[in-house]
Amino acid sequence: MAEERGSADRAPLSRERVLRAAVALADASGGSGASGASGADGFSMRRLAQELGVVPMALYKHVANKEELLDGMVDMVVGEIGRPAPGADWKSAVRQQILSARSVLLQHRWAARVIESRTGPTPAVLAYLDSVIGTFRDGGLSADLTHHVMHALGSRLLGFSQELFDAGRSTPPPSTPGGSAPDLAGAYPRLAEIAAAAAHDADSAVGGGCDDRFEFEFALDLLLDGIERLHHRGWTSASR
Amino acid sequence: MAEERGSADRAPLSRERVLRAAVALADASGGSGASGASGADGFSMRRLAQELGVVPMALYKHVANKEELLDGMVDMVVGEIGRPAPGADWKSAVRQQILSARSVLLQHRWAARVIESRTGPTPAVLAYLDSVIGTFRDGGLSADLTHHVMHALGSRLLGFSQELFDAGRSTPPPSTPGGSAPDLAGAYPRLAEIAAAAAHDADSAVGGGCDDRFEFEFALDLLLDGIERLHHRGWTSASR
DNA sequence: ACCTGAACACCGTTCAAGT
DNA sequence: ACCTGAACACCGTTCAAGT
Repeated sequence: MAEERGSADRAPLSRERVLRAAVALADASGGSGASGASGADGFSMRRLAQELGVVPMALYKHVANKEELLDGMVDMVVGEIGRPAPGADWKSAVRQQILSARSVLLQHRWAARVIESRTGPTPAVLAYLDSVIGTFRDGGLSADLTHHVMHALGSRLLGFSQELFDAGRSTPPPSTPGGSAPDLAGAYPRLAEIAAAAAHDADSAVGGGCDDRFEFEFALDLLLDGIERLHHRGWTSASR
Repeated sequence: MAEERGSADRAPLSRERVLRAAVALADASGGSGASGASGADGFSMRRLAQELGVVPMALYKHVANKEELLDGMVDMVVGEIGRPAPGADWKSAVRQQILSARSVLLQHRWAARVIESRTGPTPAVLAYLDSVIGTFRDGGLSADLTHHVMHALGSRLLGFSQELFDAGRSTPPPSTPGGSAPDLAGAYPRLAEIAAAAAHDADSAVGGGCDDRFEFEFALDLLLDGIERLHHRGWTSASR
């Protein structure tokens, strides 16, 4: 919400200004931010130019093409992720840094999808990964273990992430033309049971669903605890 | 590569045929499959119609719009994921099912991104999740623990998944206009060290990089072991 | 009644024409 | 030399006109 609709500012349209406006526009456009599957996205070169009170072509003075614009937006967002305090032990330092990344990516909900759509990592992403790796290494983990651990932190184990749940809470699932109305409890009894259990102990969560922050920390700590144990046992990939 | 360019087949264009051709086209179009950020994607309504030897509008007889087409494609792909053998213990049954999901999504590399772009889960996705949940529940895990465990399996802990690494192997990272040439080892020393360690013990991997299958199983087992331990200890979310 | 070509409102990007 | 409007090759989708 920084400089939302300041259409005709007098400033001479630097690359900085273009990127900052692009991030603001993507934040404002509720959707996926940059050509996700939905057409009602709202983010485009032409739209961005309009927001800046400028002819579309003018953007190409500061950015080679849309790909480079997206790279710049990613770098700007990922650059917001904080570095860990130097004093802490590796476990809480990693924890702190990953939670910082989470909160930044929650503020720019288009960002995770755009990052994954890039053909290669941008400098800020490399710096972030380098920083997390450094925290593990400084904590005494071997390069070998650190390597596998980084993959573990970056894996989508189910094959995709579970944001569908959150979306599914508001939007009912589409029904196949043959199938009848959704009676979810009947079709997916196990899933319904879980959903009910989640809604039951929803004291902590303000909204209807479950406490996403708790779920995230649960997963993170599960992995960090496992990593700590492997580290103490002197795990090596030779033991595979 | 099923019915790649059979342009003018005589069959009368059922919904089945449209979806099957759509999946084949997305598989063939190397990119992200459905309007990822790159414009060189190759997948579009018009392109699909052309592949079927049909005017674009004809598709709308069998599919309401592109969103519904994508939902159908997701359902078709996710439907390929195998169910676990009923005899096994919960740990290896989950392992088997998740590895099956991984191999299916590797065959249709556009699918994970498209699934995450949907506004809500499709029936096949719900069935898959229901099945995994059922495996945990049949293994004796509480609904409470199962719920959190499902979130853990669906989390992107780093904030995004690490496919950037794989892409980065082929494509060099973009350089900011101010910065000089990439000397990666100097800019990101920790990352370079890890990459070197990965390349060093690359006996098992056929290509240059690291064994992605091993990395995946490492992460999966790390989580499954942690889950098993929590289960044996009778973990409850009340203990948070 | 059915099908479809032209059309609409977009998109990223190019390029020649205007100053 | 610089800037930009028109244009190009797309896109998803609508709709009226043709059979």
